[in-house]
Amino acid sequence: MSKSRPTLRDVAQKAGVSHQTVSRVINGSDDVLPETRALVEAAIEEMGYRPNAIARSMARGQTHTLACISPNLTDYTFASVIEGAEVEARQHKYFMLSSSAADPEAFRELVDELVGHRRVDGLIVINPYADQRFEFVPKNFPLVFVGVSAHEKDICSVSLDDEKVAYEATRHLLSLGHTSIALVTGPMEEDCSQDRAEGYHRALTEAGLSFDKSMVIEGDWSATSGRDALLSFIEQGRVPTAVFAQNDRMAMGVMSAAREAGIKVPTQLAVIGVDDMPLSSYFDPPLTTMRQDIPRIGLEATRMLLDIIQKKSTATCDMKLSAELVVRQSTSQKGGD
Amino acid sequence: MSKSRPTLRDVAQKAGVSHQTVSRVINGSDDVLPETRALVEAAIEEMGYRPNAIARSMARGQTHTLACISPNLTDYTFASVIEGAEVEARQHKYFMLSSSAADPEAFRELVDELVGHRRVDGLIVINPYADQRFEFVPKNFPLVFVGVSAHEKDICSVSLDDEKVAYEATRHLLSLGHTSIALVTGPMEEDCSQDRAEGYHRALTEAGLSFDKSMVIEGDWSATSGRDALLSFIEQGRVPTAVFAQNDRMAMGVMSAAREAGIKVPTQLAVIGVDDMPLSSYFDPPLTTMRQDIPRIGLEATRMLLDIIQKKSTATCDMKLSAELVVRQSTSQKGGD
DNA sequence: ATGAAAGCGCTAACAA
DNA sequence: TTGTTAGCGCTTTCAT
Repeated sequence: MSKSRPTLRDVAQKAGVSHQTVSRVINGSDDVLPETRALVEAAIEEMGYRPNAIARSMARGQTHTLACISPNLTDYTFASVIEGAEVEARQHKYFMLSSSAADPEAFRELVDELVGHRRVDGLIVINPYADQRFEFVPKNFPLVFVGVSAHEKDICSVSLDDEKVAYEATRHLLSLGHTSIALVTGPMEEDCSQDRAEGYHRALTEAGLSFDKSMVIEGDWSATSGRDALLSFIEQGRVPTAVFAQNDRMAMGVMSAAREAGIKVPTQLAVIGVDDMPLSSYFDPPLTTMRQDIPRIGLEATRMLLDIIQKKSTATCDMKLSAELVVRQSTSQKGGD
Repeated sequence: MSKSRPTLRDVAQKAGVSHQTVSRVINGSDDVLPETRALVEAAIEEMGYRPNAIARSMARGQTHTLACISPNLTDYTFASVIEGAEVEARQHKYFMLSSSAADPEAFRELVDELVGHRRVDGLIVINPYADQRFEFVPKNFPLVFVGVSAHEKDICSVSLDDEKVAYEATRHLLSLGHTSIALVTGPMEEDCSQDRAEGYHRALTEAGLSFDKSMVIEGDWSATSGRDALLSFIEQGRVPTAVFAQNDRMAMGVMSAAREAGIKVPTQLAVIGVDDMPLSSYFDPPLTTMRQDIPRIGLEATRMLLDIIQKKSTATCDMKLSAELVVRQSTSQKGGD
C-alpha cells in the first residue's frame, strides 16, 4: 500500500482536488488558484511525490531524450563532442543517450532500438561515413551529422572546416620556409581526410610547389600509424623537412619515430598536427597544432537537433567551424607555449 | 490516419486476432499456434510495426535503462569505464545513459531527474568521493560505485586494488636498486590516492627504507601537476632517483619537466605511472606503468548492477581488480615495449 | 478555476 | 490457445 511511490491521484486525494489539478500544478499552469496550488504543493511535499518521466513520455508522445552514436566513447575527439552535446542537451532539459557502435551492424541495431522503438526524439551521428553505417541512418527523423558534411542535402551537419584548417596548417609550414612537406592522412575513405588533403594541396599549389604524391602517406589516426609513416619515409630515403599530420596522435607517432631515428624536431623536421589534445603541449617537443573547439561541435549539433525537433527551423544547415593555430616547439625553436 | 505508426491493435485488427495475441507474438510466448503466429508476423511485417519501448516501460514498470554518472566524459579512464559498462549493458539489452556532473550540485540534479523521476532502473557512480556528491546518492535504489570502495557497507563497488598496485609499482623501482623514491599523488581527498600512497609506504617499509614525507607531493592527476611536482623537487634541491606518479598523465608531466631540466630518464631519474593510456608507449621515453583493464571495471560494474536489479544476488560486493606491470624505457634502459 | 472522461501503447490477470 | 478486462501514471480534450 504505502510501499510504492505516490502517484498523481494519491496526491490529488490527499489534497482533496482532482488529479487534473495536481497535473496543472506540477506543470506550472496559471489556471489554478494560489490557495489550491499551496494545498497541492503541500501534499506533494508531504508525500514526497515525483512525477514519473516515463508516464509523461507516454502521454506526451515524446521522450525528451536524444541519442548520440559514435564509433567509440574513448577517442578524445569523440568524447569531447559527446560531452559538449550532453551538456547542451541538459541545458534544455533533455537527456543524451550516448552509445558506441563499432561497426555498421552494431549501428543498425542501435538505431533500430533507439529510433525504431521510439526511445529517443532525435539522433546525432558522429562520423557517419567512417564506414557503411550511413546507409542505416533513419529516414524522416530528426538527425544531425557530426564530423562531416552530409552527402544527402536534407541532412544537417556540424563539422570542422577541414579544407581550411589543413590549408592553414600547411601555410604555417610554408611560412617557415619549408618546401618539402609530407602529409600523413587519416583513412582516405573518410571525407575529413580527403578534405584535409585538399587543403594541403591547395596551399602547396598556391605556393607554387608541385604536388608530390610520394609525400603523402595514409594513416588511421593512431600514433602507431604516424610512426609507421615516418619510418616509411626514412626507408625510402626521402625524409621531408616538415610533416603535416592530420591529427595530434599521428603527429606524436611521427615525433616518436623521428626521435628514434635521431632526427631532431624541429630543426631537421618540423611537425604540425590537428586537434590540440590536452597532452599535446607535453609532447617532446611540445606540438604545434590546429586547435579545434570540439565541445562546441557537440553543442551546436544539439542545438541544431533541438531546432529540428521543435520545428523551429526547417532549413537544412551545414555548419563548419574553424580552428586556431597554436605554435609550439615542434615547428619553431622558440615557439611559445 | 495512416500517417502515424501502427500500434499493437492495428496489427491485431489486420491479422484478425486480439491485440493480446500480437503481444504474445512479439514477446515470444509459446502459447500461440504456429499458424496464428505466422498470420500475425505477416501483418507486423506488412505494416512495418515496431513495439514502442516507452509504452512497454510504462506497462512493465521498468525502463531497461541504466545510468552512469562521472565527473566528465573526456578523461580517458572515465571514458573507458563508461565504454566498458555500456557495451556490457547492451549485451543484456539494456541502455546506458552516461552523463557528466562536474560538481555535487549538478550531480544532485542529475540523480533527481534520472532516479527520482524513474527514468532509469539502476545507477553507476564513478568516483563518488571525488567531492561531496556521495551525499546525494539515492537510497534504496540499485547502485554501484566505481573507482573506490563504498564507505557504507551496503553499497557495491568495483575498483582497482590501489594499495596493491602502488605496492607493486614501488617494488619495481626498489628492485632496480632505487632508494630515493618520490611519490606524486592524486588529490589526497580521494581514497584512491591515499590507498596508493599506502601501498607505496608499505613497499618502502618492507624494504627497510624510512618514509620521508618530503618525498611526497600532491598532484591533481593532470600532466601539469606532475610537472610542477618535479620542478618543486628540483627547487628544493632534493631530486630523487625515481618517481612513482599515481597516474600516467602526471608521469608524463614529470618526464617533461625532467627533460627541460636536463635530467635524463631513466639513467638519472626512473619514472613509473599507473593506467597505461594509449599514448604512454609513445612518451619520451616510453613509460613504464601499471596497466589496468579499465573497460573491465565498467563491465563488472554493469554486471553487478544488473544482478542487483534482477535480485539475483543480495550480497554486497566489493570487487578489486589488479594491474599488470608493463616495463618500458622510463625505468629501464633496455626495457621492452 | 476545476473536474470528468478518454486515451497514450503496452502488459498482466483472468476467462473462456 | 485465445480473448477480455484492467490498469501503468500521466496529459488532453471538453465540460462545468
